[in-house]
Amino acid sequence: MNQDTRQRILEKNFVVMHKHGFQGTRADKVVKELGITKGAFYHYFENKLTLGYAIVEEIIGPMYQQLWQAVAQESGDPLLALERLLRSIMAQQPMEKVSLGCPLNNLIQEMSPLDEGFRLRLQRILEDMKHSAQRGLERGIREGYVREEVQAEQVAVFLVASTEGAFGMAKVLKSPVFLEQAMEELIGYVRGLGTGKGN
Amino acid sequence: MNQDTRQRILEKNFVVMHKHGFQGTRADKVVKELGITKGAFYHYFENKLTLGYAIVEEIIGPMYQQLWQAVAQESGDPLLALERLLRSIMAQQPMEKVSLGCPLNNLIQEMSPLDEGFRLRLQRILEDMKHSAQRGLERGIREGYVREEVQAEQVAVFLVASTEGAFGMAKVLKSPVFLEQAMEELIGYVRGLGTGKGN
Amino acid sequence: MNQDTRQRILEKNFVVMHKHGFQGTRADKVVKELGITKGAFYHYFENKLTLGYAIVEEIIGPMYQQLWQAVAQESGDPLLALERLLRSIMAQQPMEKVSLGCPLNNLIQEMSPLDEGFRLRLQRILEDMKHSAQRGLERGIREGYVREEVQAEQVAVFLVASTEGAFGMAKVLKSPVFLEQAMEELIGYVRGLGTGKGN
Amino acid sequence: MNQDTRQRILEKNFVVMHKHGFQGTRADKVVKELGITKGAFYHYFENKLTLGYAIVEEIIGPMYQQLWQAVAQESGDPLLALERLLRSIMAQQPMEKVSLGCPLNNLIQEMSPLDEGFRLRLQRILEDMKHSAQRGLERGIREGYVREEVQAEQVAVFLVASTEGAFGMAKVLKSPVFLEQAMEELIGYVRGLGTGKGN
DNA sequence: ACTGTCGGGACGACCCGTTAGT
DNA sequence: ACTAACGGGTCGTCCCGACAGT
Repeated sequence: MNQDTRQRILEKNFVVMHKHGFQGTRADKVVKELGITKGAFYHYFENKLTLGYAIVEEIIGPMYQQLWQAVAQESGDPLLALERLLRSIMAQQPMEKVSLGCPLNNLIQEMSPLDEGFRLRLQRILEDMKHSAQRGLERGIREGYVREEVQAEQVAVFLVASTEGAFGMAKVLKSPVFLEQAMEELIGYVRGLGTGKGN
Repeated sequence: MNQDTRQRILEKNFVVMHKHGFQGTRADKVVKELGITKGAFYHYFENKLTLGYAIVEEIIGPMYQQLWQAVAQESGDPLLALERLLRSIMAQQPMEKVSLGCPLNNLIQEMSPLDEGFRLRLQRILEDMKHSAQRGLERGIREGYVREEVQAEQVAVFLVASTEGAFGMAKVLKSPVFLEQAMEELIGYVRGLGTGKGN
Repeated sequence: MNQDTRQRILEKNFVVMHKHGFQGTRADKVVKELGITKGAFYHYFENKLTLGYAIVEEIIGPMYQQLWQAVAQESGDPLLALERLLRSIMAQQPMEKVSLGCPLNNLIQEMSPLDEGFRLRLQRILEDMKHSAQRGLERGIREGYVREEVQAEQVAVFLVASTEGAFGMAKVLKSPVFLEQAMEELIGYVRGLGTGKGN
Repeated sequence: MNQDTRQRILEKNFVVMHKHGFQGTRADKVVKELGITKGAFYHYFENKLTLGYAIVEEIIGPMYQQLWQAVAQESGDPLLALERLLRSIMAQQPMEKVSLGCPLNNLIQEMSPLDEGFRLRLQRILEDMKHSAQRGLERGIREGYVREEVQAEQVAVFLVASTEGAFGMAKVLKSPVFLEQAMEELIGYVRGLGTGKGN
């Protein structure tokens, strides 16, 4: 197994899938652009579906899990960590990335009704994100950073949903302004969850 | 123009597109299932793209514009109207519809980076929705239903984004629970915008 | 019978066929460009083939018969008439016409192996042309303009063939130079047939 | 590259194209008759156009270049070589080939106004033919076989054009008689170019 | 007699994920 | 890890007919 070739296949397909979706990705073309042959491709991946699963597990999953883990950090105000997360999402986006949308969201919309294998893998990622947020909030409540009446799970769900929603909307407007407005309002909402101790 | 045949093509394709996306919709198959021929299809639509545009303009657009217009109603508490809207979205969903996601959101994620014609048409719908929400909120502020410091446009953006986001997330979980949690939290947020006059 | 509509269909199709050939002519498109409907078209012509036959008989045939008839004129030197004919063919050609070739030749090459109806009609035209040349030459011999050993029929065949050949070649070169060279040589050959009486 | 399969595709398509023209050739049908599949076809040729170019370059071109090269031979009377060429063209034709016409001429009439790629490739072949004739004639003049006042280039053009023209006419008459008459007259003309040394 | 609307359906080129054999 | 081949789609084309209105 030449891990390098495999990795190149994975990454190139991820980029193309980000724009064209899974079904819109033409394995043939990507193979040609990579300068390899179909034989090589099918040496590393059973079929197109397997490749799709690998992209979700090896590229997209780690990407998001790492981001949201910061919220479940061991100490300090989790709401501040959350705000940092939201701001980093908001800030780092050049226009062209915004217009392609969030890779995770894209795949969810496209593939979850069509293929259980995709749906299950994408679901796990989302639940990990939710879980990170939830654990952070729960600790925040215990340590007095977050108001007691906050329902950690429900809020976690809402946070993830709203973030993805903001992304999706920004995509169609091809402008970060929409994204920033939605995120700013979300940050305001997050602050409203706090007791004030964190400041 | 036999509007009936045209309408049947439109509606059937809308249903299929809802599940398979625009690219995933096989015009041939749909034509067969309708019991018509390609001759008939291409009599009414230049090509697949034109059909797609027509679905956005004639089916999806009106659907959402009508829903959100209720928020821009002439009198009464707009926050209550908003809550009614959110609850109706939340309530009416049988499981299978949830797992297909919101048709508008689906198309945005799939097509806006690929085709300007789609993007522009989808953008208009979203902006109409935002506009309805914004007008409702502005009247709410004038009439004392909504707190003065609320930034109507930013909140409108946030509402639309969060709603779509909740939908998208529910889709991957194939369960309305997630949707309900996110919506419940959103409703809580909406209530927080009020002065209390509406109750 | 509105002869005007029929004539417009005929002429427009002739122009398109000149460039795209009979098979390459898309009846649908021409109909659209004429601003009429298929109903009108099929009122005047049974089908595409019938239209093709009509174009040959009513447009192409008369065009060439008229040209070559001059050679079979009643009096004077037929070789001079021939030279005038060749020069007129050579002179009147703007570049774009040259590159489309001779409508008669085009149809012969395309359709005669494929359809007997076409072949027979095109054959008649060619034989008329040959006949005109032959009659002119025969009279020329009788009246002392043309050398006695000239085989009128054989020369007539050769004249028609060479003219069409020169056209065909000029077409691929997209330049009248080739056409002029071949025609000039042909004119030289024609002069060589004379006794000198005509000058 | 399995040259055998590729070659079979090339040759079969050449035969079909000879009768039906390029546009009239149905790639699918030919593929079926060859007992291969569409996949195989598109493995060897990007698309139909590329196949057409390959047929011109690899089959038609060599065919004619070889024939006319004999005229540009190193020694002896070029007019005799020419006569041999014309007689061989005339003689070898069974009726069915005559009625299909000359493959080169057919393609010129059909494709040169429609596609530059075709036109350029066909032009090169014609110019090669002309060049061979011209070189032969020029040597003939130098060595005293051909009369000095003969304009080699103009005559070369005329020869090629007349040959192709004779072919085209024979095609529509579906009889070699026409071809033979025209060729016989052309041979007479060629003899008239000589000084008499060659005999 | 003439024209427009609606529709039929076979066919066209080309694509694409996949496999067999080496 | 690569070449050759597979074969069922995929969107779109194209010639043509049925029939109603004027």
